[in-house]
Amino acid sequence: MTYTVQKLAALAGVSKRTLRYYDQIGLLKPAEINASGYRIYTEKEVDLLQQILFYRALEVDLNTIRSIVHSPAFDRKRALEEHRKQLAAKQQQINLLLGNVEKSIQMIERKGHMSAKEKFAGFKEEKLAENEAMYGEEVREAYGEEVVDAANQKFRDMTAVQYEEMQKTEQQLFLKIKEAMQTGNPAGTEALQAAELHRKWLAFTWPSYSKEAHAGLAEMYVQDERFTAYYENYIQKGAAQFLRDSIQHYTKG
Amino acid sequence: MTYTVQKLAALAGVSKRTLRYYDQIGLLKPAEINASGYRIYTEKEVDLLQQILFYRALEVDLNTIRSIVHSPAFDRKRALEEHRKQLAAKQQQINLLLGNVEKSIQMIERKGHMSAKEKFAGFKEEKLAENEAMYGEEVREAYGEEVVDAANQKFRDMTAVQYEEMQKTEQQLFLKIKEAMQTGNPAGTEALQAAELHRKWLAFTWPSYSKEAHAGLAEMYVQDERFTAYYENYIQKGAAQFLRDSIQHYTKG
DNA sequence: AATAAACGTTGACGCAACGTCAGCCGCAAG
DNA sequence: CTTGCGGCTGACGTTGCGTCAACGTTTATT
Repeated sequence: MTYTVQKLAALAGVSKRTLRYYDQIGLLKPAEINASGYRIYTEKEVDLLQQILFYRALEVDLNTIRSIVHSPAFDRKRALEEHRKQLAAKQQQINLLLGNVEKSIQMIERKGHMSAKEKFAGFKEEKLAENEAMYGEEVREAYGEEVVDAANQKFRDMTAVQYEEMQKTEQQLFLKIKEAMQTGNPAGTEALQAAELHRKWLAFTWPSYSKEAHAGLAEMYVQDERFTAYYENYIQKGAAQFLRDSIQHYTKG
Repeated sequence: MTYTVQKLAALAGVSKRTLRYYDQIGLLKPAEINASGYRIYTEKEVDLLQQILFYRALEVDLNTIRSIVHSPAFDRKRALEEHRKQLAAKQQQINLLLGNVEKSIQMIERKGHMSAKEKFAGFKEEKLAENEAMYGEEVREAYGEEVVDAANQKFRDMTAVQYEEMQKTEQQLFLKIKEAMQTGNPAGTEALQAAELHRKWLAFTWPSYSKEAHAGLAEMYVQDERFTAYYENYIQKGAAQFLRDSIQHYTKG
């Protein structure tokens, strides 16, 4: 059984253009080019195309697909078993996205008839959803599921008053860091007060405190430029660095 | 507090180019362009960028994001519902692909043959419309938002391995039912194996097993046309009926 | 045998969502 | 005064195709 572009395209549910492109980049070459220059495909190419499409469905880029399916070590059955695993994972991932989309929709629906209390709860949920969608995987990887869930729960349980307290504490922290930076000494009284304020601020969302975790977070402030930028913006250049040093002295003292 | 491109980029974890692009396409315009032509952003734009990035994390395209963040709540809701639909469609498609994978593996193991058409099941769009009944908006209306969300939550809480196992079991169940239907005997070995697989599949979501509940669910498969449609869609006509009969023999034997 | 429809072919340009140059301007520090 | 940093605007590159246009082949119909 042989196929022309049209036939194969219809069979596999891809466009003719796609087949031409795959030929062009050497991903799927026809078995033969006939006298009139037509591309002729056979069963072998059909099987290969199937594999290619599986990888494509998993969002593997064509370059990588090429090196996989043309590798001499390529084993169809093993590949299929891997597909099963990856597809299941993908489905779960989409399910997660769906959950967040769903939450957003519900927020919109409910906002109209919410009391102030409910609106605050909604506000918190929004913040959590934002966080989860953007940093969820990263943070869960670093701190573990339970810690993150506990922290989120603590955030949920906050009252509006507590939330304001937290905001105020952060402002105080910023001012204190600025003050401390004027002394230039990350081990001085001012600096240690800043570290203390930072600890207090943390306590609003962290379920428990440990010096190690505190120092670890401080380290991240200089490692991750998003945090660095955050502090430098609200305070001044070198703020993240200074805070890190202060916290190190604080946790070691 | 104001931000230049660099600052905002670092803060939000995106590139300067991205901000420039978002300005260009009118997705996120700076609050002001100062005398030297610099882009100046304020807190308002920071918030907006957060929102944009949230939707981007949900794989919404920038054009849609623009209409979401710059529109009233009503349009926002519609856009999100549309996105939800797309994600749901993607999920169904992956379901079909999982069926394809399972069948391909079985065919290799049993040295059977698949038609060229079967090899591309799930890659073509054809069948998706019929699945509306099980995954589309309709089912949300029929069972209510809460029930559907709760069901999805259950899958979300499963580990990737559990989920993969469940998918695998379901696909094997489909294949076994098809096989059993060829014998025509809902009390035969094949049919009982199918019922057994169905029990195994159930175990992933049911906390405990009882013959009565199993038989009850089987009965529902023929009573509720949505379930009937689901099985007939993935297997063939009469599948729900046949499975019901098989389970009845299984639970009574 | 002529002709039209339905195929096939090769360029070539367009698209999203940026990355990555090049070339230029403004401004604070050494 | 020049060095370095940050800002700016083009403009071209990338991936995986969609969508013409212009032209050759095969097949069906007149």
